[in-house]
Amino acid sequence: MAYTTPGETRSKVLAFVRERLLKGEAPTVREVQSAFGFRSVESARAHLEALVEEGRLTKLPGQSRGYRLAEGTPAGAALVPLVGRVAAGRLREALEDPDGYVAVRADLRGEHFALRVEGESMVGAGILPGDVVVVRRQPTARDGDVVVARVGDEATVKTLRRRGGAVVLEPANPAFSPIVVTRGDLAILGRVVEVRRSLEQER
Amino acid sequence: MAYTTPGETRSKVLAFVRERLLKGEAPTVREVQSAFGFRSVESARAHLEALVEEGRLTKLPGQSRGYRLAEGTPAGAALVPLVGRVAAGRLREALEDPDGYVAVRADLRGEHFALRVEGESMVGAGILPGDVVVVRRQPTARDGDVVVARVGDEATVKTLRRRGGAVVLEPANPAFSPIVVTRGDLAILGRVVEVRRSLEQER
DNA sequence: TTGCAAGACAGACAGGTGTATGGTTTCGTC
DNA sequence: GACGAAACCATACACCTGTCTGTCTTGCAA
Repeated sequence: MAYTTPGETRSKVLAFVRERLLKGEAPTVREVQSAFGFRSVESARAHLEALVEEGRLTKLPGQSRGYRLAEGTPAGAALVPLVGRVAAGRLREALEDPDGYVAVRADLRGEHFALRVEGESMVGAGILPGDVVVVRRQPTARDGDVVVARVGDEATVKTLRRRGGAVVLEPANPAFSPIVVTRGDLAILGRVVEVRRSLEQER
Repeated sequence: MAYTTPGETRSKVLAFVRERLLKGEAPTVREVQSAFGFRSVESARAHLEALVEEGRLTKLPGQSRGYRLAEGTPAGAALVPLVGRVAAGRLREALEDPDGYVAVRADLRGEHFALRVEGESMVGAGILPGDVVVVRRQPTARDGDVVVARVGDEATVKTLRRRGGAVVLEPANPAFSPIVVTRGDLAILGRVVEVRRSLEQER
């Protein structure tokens, strides 16, 4: 051994790199160096390289800020646009100028966006007014999926039901009535994959 | 003007950079160059520099992959550990070896973690079994806050009520009874700031 | 035509960053 | 004490990446 207990500094380096990566900013070798007060770059690089060797880290060789977490750990996080309302089916334009952003895991497949829910038509499904739904963009959906669909000139969140040839957008609130649409009138914007409710404003 | 309509390529460059940044990976100048087929690095850099001048981008001078979105746009996304259960108050250990990660905005202040909810004691507050709550770590909380507290050797999600000197952990389900605790027995692990429910498994 | 502004190009330079080579210190083991 | 393993140091080198200078092209306007 030498200077410190074997593996001790190594683990601290891993913890440092992981913390930085979870924050979304990959460190450089020299940033690791200065974080630990190493007087040589090589000290930092040796630890990083050893961690890769042990399979606890991955790296993109030659690239700056190229160290990544090992397989099995998340790829990172991404932001998707949050829209408050989608008028006249202009989803594309709404996504260009969003009201905000929400964070999702980067390993989600497909294109996603988020929508703030208005109205109480889905309270039975645990989707309350003001909630944010994360939506995977897709033009079709299965029976029973909670979807975002355009009906008229506004987007709405409902459960999709297939009744033979017809399609029904079914609310989850007895005070609302199902919407029966013919194929031409229906535009499915995506499928709801997650519901989020912030408790921040209660402070 | 020259080669293309003024501002046209500029906007496309901004869109490219923003898309990359929302994915969590800042591009280099030369990556912008090759994405647009510029034959000179300077063509890409001139656009980027102009975007900074216009206030539509920010940058960390001299740093590699240093271009960022302008003020007012989110700082990025981060991952926080997700724990399934917290036994015997060993929160620190649980966070070191999480069951997974969830994405949150990087501009949240404080340290956060996520917890998968078990049991139906908070269904009245819209928190169902299997839901994930995002928790801000803090040792105290106000009356009415939904908190994660350790009672006995397990973590629990309840509404915090202050009854004079006593503290009550109040469920949101008539089938459960409030927990009255004296100060010494109570360890507040954090305050719930968001509730999330995945609909993925329904596919 | 001339001038000008904006876009694009070519080439170079400088600092950031990953990498390599060899040496030094510390501690445990034979 | 000799040896070896692990941690650390010093010093380069090479490539990645941001930056600068000068020039050319294009389209518009005086």
